[in-house]
Amino acid sequence: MAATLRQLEYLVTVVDTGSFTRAAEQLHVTQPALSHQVRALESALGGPLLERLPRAVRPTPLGRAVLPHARAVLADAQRLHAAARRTAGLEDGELEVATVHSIALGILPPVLRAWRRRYPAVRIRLREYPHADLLRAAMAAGGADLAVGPVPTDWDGPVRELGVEEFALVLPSDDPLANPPDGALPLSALADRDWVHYAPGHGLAELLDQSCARAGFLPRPAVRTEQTAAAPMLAAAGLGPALVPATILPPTLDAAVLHPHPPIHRPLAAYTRTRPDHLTTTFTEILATHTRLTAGNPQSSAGRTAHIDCAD
Amino acid sequence: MAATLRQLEYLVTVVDTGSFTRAAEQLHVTQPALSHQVRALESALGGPLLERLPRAVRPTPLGRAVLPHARAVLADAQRLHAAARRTAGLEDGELEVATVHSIALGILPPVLRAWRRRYPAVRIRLREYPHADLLRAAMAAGGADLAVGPVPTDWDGPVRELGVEEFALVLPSDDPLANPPDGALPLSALADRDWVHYAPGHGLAELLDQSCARAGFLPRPAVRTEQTAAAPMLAAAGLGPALVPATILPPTLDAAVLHPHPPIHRPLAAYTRTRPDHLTTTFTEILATHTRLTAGNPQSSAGRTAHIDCAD
DNA sequence: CCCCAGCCATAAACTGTGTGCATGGCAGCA
DNA sequence: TGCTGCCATGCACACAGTTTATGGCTGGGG
Repeated sequence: MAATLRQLEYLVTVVDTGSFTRAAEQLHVTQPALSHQVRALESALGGPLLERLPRAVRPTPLGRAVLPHARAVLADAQRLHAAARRTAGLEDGELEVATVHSIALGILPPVLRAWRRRYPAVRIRLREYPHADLLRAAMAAGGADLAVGPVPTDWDGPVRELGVEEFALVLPSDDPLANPPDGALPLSALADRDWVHYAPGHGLAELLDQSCARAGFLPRPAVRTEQTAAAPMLAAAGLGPALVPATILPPTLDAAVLHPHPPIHRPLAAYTRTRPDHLTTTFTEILATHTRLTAGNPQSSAGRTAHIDCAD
Repeated sequence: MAATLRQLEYLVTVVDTGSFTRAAEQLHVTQPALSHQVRALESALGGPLLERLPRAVRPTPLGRAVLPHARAVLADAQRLHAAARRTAGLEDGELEVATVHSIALGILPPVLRAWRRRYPAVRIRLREYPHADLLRAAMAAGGADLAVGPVPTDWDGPVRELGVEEFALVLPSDDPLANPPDGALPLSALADRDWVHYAPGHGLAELLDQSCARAGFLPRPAVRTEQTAAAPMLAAAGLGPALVPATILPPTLDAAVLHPHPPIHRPLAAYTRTRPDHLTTTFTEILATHTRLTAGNPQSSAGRTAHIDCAD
C-alpha cells in the first residue's frame, strides 16, 4: 500500500543504472527480488513507473513525476542517518541543561567556554530556575537533559557530585568591618544591619535566613532583589551586607569580600533521571573538570563547617 | 539496520502525541507494536531517541537531532504520493511526444493549444525528427512516450490512426499556372521547373522525389531547405514550386496554393510501444479530436488517390 | 498502607513482507 | 538456428511487523 524506503531506493537505482540486472548487482539483491519490489511500488502508486524496453528501462510519465520526490526522500533519510552519527560523535546536537540562577552566573560560564572550545558544534541550551526545589521538580518532570545545582533530595536517578560551593560576605570597602583579622567575619557581627536580601521564593533568600537564624538573628531586608547578580553590586553600594556564592563575584568589584565564620558551603551535583547518554556524560565530565569549586565532600568536613539546607 | 518510513512515522507520532498509547491509537496499531518499532529504530540509530517518563515521553538529544529529518522524510514521501495522484488525475506530469518537423509545425500547434486549455498543469515535451524513419527508430528505442507521424511500418505496439494529411503545391501568385481549372494541377505540368526541394535525409525530399517520379520526371532542385516551414516561403518568392503539407501553410501566405492532381495524401497515426497509460491515452484522444486532417482511410480512396510511401 | 488506573516493556504466537532459487518468455545478435 | 542477455513469475523460506497476554512502575485517591 505505502511505498517503502527500500522500494524507492530500488526504483532510483534501476533508473540510474538503466537496468534491473545492474541495479540488482549494485544493491546486492537478486533481480527477481528487485523486480518484485518495483512491481509492488507500481501497485502502490497506481501504475507503471518504468517501461521495460528490450535493452533498457525508461521511466513513464508517472515514473518521471515520482522520481524527484523519491530522490528527495532518500536524501532526507541519508541526512537523518548522518545527523544521528554526528550527534553520537559529538559533532552536532543540542544538550538541554537546567540550573539555578547563581550557577548560570558563576560556575557555568567558564564550563560553557571550555565546552565550546572542545565541541563547537554541539549547542547547549540553558534553562534557569530561581530555586533548587523548582529545579528538582522541573527535572523530575523532564524539563531538561541534565540538571546542575544543589544536591537533590530523594533523587533516584544518577547523581554526579561536583564539590562544594563557598559563600562570601560582601560589604562596602569603607565599612568599619571591612578588614577583620584573617578576612573572616561571624554573621552575628552583622546582626543589627539591614541586609541586601533576595526576593521571596528565591533560593538564596532561604539560605540567608537559615544561616542568620543559626547565628541567632533574623536579617532585616534593606532591599530584596530577584537578580542574584545584583546582590554584590547593591552591597558594594552600601545598601547592606550580602551573602552570595563566591563564584558569582566579578573580579573587579570594588568591595570588601569576606569569609563568613563559620564557613557557609553548599554541595553541588549534576543529575539526570536515567542513565545518561554519551553527550550528557561528556558534558558532565567537562563540567566536573572545569568547575571552580572547593574540592571535597561536605561529610568529611561536617565537624568544622556549618551544614546548611541546600537551596538557591 | 536501516530506518523504515513506518518507524519514522511512529517516532514522529509518539513525539507529537506525547505518548505511546495515544500514538498507537492514532496509528491504528497496538502499543507493543509501536514500542517494538521505536526500539528497533533506536537500535538502528545507535541510542535512545525518547526518554520514557512516567506520564510523558521526552526526546533525547539524539532524538531531537533526528526529528526534523524524520519529518522531512515523511513530508517528501507525502509529496511523492501526492505527485503520483496528481499525475494519474492529469493534474501534473509531463508527456514526451515525438514527431516529424512538418507535424510539429502544422498539426500539433492547435492540438497543444486545446491540450493546454483542458489540462494546463500537464506539460508536453516535443522531440522533432526530420524523417519518419528516424522517428520510428527513436520511438522503438524509447525516445518518447508517444509518436505522432506517418503510420510506421512493422510496428507491433498500439497504433491509433488519425486520418490522412493532404499535400499542396505552392507557386508564386503571378505564375502562369497559378489559376488552373478547379485549382488542381498535375505534377507533370511542372516537370521542366526548378523546384524548392528539401535537404537530403529530410523526409519530404523523399516524398517529393517519389511523387515526381510517378509523374514521370525528376525534380531539379533550385534550392534545398532543411526547414520545412521555409519551403512555402521560398516558393512564394519565386524560387520554384514547392510540395508541402497543407497544414503548414500560413493563412496569410501571398502565393498560389493548388491541389496536386491526382491528390497526394499521407496517413498519419499516433503510436506507442506498449499499452498507453491514462495520460498518453487522453492526449491521443485530444489529438484525434483536434487534428485538421482529411477524415478517412487511405484504403477506401485507393482507387482515386496516389498511394505514396510515408516519409516526412 | 492498599488499590486502581494509566503507561510502557517484554515474550510468545501469528501474520505479513522480502528474498533467493528455479524457470520461462522475449529480443537481439552471430 | 542457437545463444546470450534481460526481465517476469512462481514457490519456498527467512525475516519483520503485529497482536494477545502479561508484568512492572508511577501517581493519585481512599
